[in-house]
Amino acid sequence: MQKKYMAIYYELVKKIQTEEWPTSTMLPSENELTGMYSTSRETIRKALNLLSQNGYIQKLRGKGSVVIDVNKVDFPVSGIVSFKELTDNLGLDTKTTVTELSYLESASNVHKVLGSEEQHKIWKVFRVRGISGETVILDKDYFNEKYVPMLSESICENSIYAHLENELGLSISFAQKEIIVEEPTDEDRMLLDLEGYSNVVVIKSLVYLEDTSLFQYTESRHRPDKFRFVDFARRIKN
Amino acid sequence: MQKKYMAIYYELVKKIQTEEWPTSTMLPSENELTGMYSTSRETIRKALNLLSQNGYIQKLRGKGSVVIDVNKVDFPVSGIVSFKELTDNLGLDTKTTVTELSYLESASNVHKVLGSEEQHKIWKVFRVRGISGETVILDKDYFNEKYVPMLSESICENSIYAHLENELGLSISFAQKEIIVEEPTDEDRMLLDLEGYSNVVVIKSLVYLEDTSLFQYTESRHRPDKFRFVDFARRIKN
DNA sequence: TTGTATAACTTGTATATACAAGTTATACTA
DNA sequence: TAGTATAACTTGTATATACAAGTTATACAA
Repeated sequence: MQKKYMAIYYELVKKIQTEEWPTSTMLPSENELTGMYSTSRETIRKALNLLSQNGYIQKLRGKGSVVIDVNKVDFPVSGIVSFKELTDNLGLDTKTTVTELSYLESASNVHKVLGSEEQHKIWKVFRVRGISGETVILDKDYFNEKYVPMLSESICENSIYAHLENELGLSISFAQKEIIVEEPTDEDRMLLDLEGYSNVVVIKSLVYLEDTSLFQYTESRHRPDKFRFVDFARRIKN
Repeated sequence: MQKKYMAIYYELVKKIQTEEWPTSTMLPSENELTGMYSTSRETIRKALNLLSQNGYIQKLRGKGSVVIDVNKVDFPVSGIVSFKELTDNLGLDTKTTVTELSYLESASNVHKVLGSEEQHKIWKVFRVRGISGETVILDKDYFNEKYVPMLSESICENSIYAHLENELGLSISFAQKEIIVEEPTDEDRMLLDLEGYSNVVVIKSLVYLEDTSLFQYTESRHRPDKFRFVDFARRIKN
């Protein structure tokens, strides 16, 4: 961790999470923190702004920073996190099964979305996710072969993102997501334990690399009773 | 608008939205922008970081900033925006009807959540929202009387937030949100045109003021086919 | 006692400087 | 010609300074 403000941010997060600084207590002032971490005030302010953006503290002009209570122990706080990263953190008893790993037949909508009219094929990876015995999530991932030349079943059973970032050196940067509710398809009914539910929650994502190239399209289809999305939002002030 | 970096941010947003700077073009470099707006580089960087956070640009070290394509013409990009602010921007044909405006009977769960064991009553405001003739959203708002002493039907039919911020001078600051899918209650069936749908999407929000006091709890209940949530997310780098 | 000014804090904004680190085109060398 | 060094750009991080603006406790005055 070479970036000072990032290191300080994570240290402060830890102090809040371990309740060394519990909810409603004031943080040390920016001046005190510059002393504690022997750095400049601007560096401290970068760290504090990250805490504020992520819902750990509220800054009060003239007063200081208060720790606020976020149930951070929860499901997807808006961000790009893979299923494995998520469940590892939560210590859930989950099982991933690859049900399909192939190239996409041509002339589909996904080809158009991923902008691959040319020679590049599209990887098609279907995975079902089980939590405590029930199969409740179907992930349909599509990758442009231009950026992901090789995939294997063992990679897909673990973390594709870990493979892309660590082995292939890809730099995943941002995503546009859409959450909607749809009627289950035959495919959903076949692969999921729907238990009579007549809807699925669908999260569609377009994922981009650092150079802004689009490399992945994903549909994550959830049984509605097992879906939960948690968000922290700040009101924009002019 | 006294804050320079905010003014610059909004000017740059406008240039992107009007496609004076279309998708994939490079922004002027930070040095050029300091010249154009006769300010310092740090001020420009604050504006650019806002653009990056909100999905307008991608910054590339050593190269510059590229405009990326966000369908910003869309539904709730993660934030605190009132229904009126939202639909005004989109120019939708909507109708709001207040179906209930009263004090909440005591000893409810909402009392506990809003932490008002004491003397303070809780406002209970139910509103149904119609879009092109169909009633598809039920908003159940609860306000602590401590912060919102008075409400009227006309206030509720327009924007409660406008009233709170402009008339009462309250400073709405942040919210914790949860999106889940539930079975419709009898109340939902009574007040909404459910058309046989057997689920509703529920957005539960806890809304806080600047001094971190909790003043509002809201349940926004949507017919699933009319629900859509759009988000922009960045992957966190260490 | 009550109210008011003030001083000493807090965070917010704006500016300047220095250097690190990544990119790219140019010019030069083998 | 092909390859390589370099120079001139870009953004990222860290530091310092100055002042504005909001909060709070203290001291003072009526």
